[in-house]
Amino acid sequence: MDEHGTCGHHGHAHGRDGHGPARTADLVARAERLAQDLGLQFTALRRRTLEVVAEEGRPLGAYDIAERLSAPGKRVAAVSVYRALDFLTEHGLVHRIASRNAFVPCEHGHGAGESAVFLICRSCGSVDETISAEIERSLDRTLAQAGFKPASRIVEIEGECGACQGRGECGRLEPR
Amino acid sequence: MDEHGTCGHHGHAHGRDGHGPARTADLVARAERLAQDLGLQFTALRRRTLEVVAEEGRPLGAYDIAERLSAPGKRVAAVSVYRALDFLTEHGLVHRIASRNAFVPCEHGHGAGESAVFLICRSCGSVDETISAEIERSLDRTLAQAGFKPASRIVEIEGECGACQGRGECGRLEPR
DNA sequence: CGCGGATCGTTACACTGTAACAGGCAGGGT
DNA sequence: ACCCTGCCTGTTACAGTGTAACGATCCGCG
Repeated sequence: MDEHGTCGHHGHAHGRDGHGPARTADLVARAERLAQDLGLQFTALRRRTLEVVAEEGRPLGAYDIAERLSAPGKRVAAVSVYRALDFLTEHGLVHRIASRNAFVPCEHGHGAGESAVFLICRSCGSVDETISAEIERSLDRTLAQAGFKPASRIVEIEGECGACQGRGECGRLEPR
Repeated sequence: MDEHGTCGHHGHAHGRDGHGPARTADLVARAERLAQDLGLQFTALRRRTLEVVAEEGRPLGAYDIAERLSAPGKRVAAVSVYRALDFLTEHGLVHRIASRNAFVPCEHGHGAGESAVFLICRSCGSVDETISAEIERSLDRTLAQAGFKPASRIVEIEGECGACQGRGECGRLEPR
């Protein structure tokens, strides 16, 4: 299908220079430390799932991941991927993009309390993860005022990323 | 305000504690004015769909709506409901809760630019919609700083609503 | 060795959403 | 009156997303 839009010149915040191997290695290292510390199992399937998600520059569906993990003789079922993704999201290594039913690598080593803001570009399909203390604060204030005790937060903004603005339509994925 | 407060019983469809007939009538009236003004058709299916969503005190899936709209001799297919929901969401009469694949009535007559914050209670399943200028502002600031041009915003907070806190577990819906 | 716990493979199934085509109904122009 | 057009709805079929349940395997532990 669509080879993720060659957004050409990456002016925006895709990480230092594309989500590639560098970030992947970082994430895997983080996962290994985490598993070590907490006595969890960072199995081959979980590692490979994390790698696949980390090396893609856009959100991947569970079935896409399953496909990428499958080899001619060795099919990986989606349900296995879901289980691996459960593990990875529980420990903050990947995030689920609710508005897309898809998953992206975590680009921050954020602390448990912090919550991310996802900027999803409609043109090139990239997702950027940012953290803003200011947004946290105003959210906290609003929640406290409403007497609501938050457990998890989802903030997803769809629009056009900096790189795609004013350049016709960049990589052009069909909007979903 | 609206105490979904009598969660004491079984966390389902309380009639009038904020989500009941009163809101329904308001919403329908708003829809009729809107259709009048813009030359749109507020058909029976669309009205009934809106009513069903408005009278439920929690997010409803499209198939649930279809079921409620169906009568022994007259089945309403989910696809028709989806089309009605498209209309209703496009014009701000209902909102989609992305994290639940479900729909709630719009509790504000918000202006087009404003975006809502949804507070979703894990215990009783109720959804409260609030608007905070402060959150808007901090979001806008963060987006501007990232050079990102927003088109739509999703802010959904899961947690425990005020009414459910400290009362054991309120109405207790099985978590989804 | 036997037991318990966690992981993973496999199947089956439920839920969510869309594409495509056909019929009905209203309004507009001739 | 007619046809034409656009919109809405019904229907079928299907794609995509997610979970339940059962069994097999592996591993650490008493």
